[in-house]
Amino acid sequence: MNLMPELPEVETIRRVLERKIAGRTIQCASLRVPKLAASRLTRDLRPQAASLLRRLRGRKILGLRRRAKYLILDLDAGRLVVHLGMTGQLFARVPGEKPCCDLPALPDKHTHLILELSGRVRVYYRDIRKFGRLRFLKPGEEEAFFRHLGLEPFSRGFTPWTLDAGLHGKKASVKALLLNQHVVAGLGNIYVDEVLFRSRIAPQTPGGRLTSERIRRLHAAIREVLREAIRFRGTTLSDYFDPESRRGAFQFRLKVYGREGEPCPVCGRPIIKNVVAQRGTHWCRHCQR
DNA sequence: CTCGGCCTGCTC
DNA sequence: GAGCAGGCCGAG
Repeated sequence: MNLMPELPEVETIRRVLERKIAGRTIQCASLRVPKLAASRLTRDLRPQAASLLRRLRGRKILGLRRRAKYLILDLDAGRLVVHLGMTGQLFARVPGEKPCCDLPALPDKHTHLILELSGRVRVYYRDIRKFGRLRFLKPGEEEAFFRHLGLEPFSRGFTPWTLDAGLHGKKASVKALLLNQHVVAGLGNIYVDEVLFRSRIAPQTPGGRLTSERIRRLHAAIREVLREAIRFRGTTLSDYFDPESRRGAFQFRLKVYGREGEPCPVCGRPIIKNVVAQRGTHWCRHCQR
């Protein structure tokens, strides 16, 4: 189990999937778990699911974008927003293209949404824990939907100064502030630990107390870690796969995450793990202050 | 802001 | 059988 859809994985999925589905028409859509389409929890979720499917059928897919950890399928009318939650996966099957490995055979009992596209292409949404979300947005609804999200790490607006402004006056730990998506959007538990190691900042440091020098390091580390993770097609700890069933390779480049007790790659002292912001946190007590 | 809840499966 | 896991949301 255990996937890791943070920004690099979602971006990898976007790149792979877009090639296979852009320009195709959704001929058929079926959803087995209505909860995934719920905008809010009501007693009977089926109407929300039915409405989502009605709006997908017959639509042409124009392209695929990413905002933070969300995937956005742009349609000729409206758009489908997909959040993979903790264990969501998207697979595309194109006739004549062999998947790198076919685990699991699709669709299986965890496959909750199936899109049949023109050209006999099929898209499967699979999600063991069902924390993911599917949401149809009408034109004009997108801005409000993403209003709560902070800066995109690779946008021009994300600078040491805007990062500083976002952290200014905050008492919460820098780890908590990077995990909640309000300041900068797209980091999750793995990449926050890696970013803090690279910028040599202890995770429990209050965000509002960082000097401008450390903010600069933090800003650079966020971009560097994410860029390298995208280059390696994300992190596969156990069985994260992209839509072609390929694994990522960034797990071999993780410096602290999942390496409790192993020597710090810089100073050789053991990496420690404790709880910060209610999350398992891996760091080097000597290098990070 | 912090916490519990949402789910399933794996490890101890 | 308990505890833990990479996400987010809503309640307090």
